[in-house]
Amino acid sequence: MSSKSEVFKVLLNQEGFRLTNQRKKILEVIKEAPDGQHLSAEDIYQKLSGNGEKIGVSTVYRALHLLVDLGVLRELTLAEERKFYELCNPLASTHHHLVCTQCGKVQEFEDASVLNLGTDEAISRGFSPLDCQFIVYGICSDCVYP
Amino acid sequence: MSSKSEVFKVLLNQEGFRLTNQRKKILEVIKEAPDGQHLSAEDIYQKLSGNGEKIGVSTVYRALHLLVDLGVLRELTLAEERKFYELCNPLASTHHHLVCTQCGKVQEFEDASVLNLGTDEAISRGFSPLDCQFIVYGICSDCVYP
DNA sequence: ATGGGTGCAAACTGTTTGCAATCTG
DNA sequence: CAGATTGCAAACAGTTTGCACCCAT
Repeated sequence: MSSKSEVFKVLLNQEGFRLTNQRKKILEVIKEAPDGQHLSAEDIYQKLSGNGEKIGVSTVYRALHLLVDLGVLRELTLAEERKFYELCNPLASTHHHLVCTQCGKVQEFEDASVLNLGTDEAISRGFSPLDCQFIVYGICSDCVYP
Repeated sequence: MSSKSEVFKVLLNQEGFRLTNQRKKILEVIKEAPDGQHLSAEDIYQKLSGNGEKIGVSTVYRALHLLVDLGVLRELTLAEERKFYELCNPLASTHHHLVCTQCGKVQEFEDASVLNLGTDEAISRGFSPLDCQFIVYGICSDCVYP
């Protein structure tokens, strides 16, 4: 067992949860995803079961929720009908998304000031800030001229 | 017929669409909504049919899509399962949303710099900017102490 | 009159849930 | 071994679609 999944195990056990094979696989798939690629529950399920793993959709959904609660994943609502998930990089969690409304392409960009702004706004209104999502919609260069 | 719905009629007709009673009613409901309140398709349907109007859900959905396409409405994805709609105020479209993840309460706040930032970012990457949504999630003061 | 628009019900998509069987700590 | 976790299938919620009828233009 790798040290990474050892860390994960401890994290789960602390809260009374268990490290199962399915949860390990799900996290692996997400970690293996190329940078800036966002996966949906369905994507993860397809990737795993297409790979011969025996897993059910409900397990994927349940695991994703758990991982979000534990602060391991961030749930993204990129205006589409489904939700996407990405690793919650504790350092670089300052990035935002630029989405093409035509082809669905997503680009990430960094900006700390937006984050600070949101956090301040939340605090000044008595909210305990949790997450900021800044999503810019537009039409990408490939789609402008149809 | 009021001058407002006259304007709406012309807008529709220009594109080959028609001003129907249902479309008029739907727009009325949205305009009547107190400032800062966001309506879902279901909300609008309930409000109208509860008011004795003969209308179907599908008509509401179709009208909302049309209004978004025409630039009359803005579609909001406030992290919930459904979408919300608000009037696309050409001037004050610079406001953003602070959402309580516990009770769902939504507060709006203004900030032009965020909008500029998103627009610039889009342009610098060859995107034609359409809309920016800055959503801050947190827990409101009423919910912090459960 | 003609083609866009409507209501209805059925279909669809993404997600959740109940439950018996299974596996982890 | 107890209790957490799983897979399955059935249930859900929100939204879309096909179609015959209806009504703005």
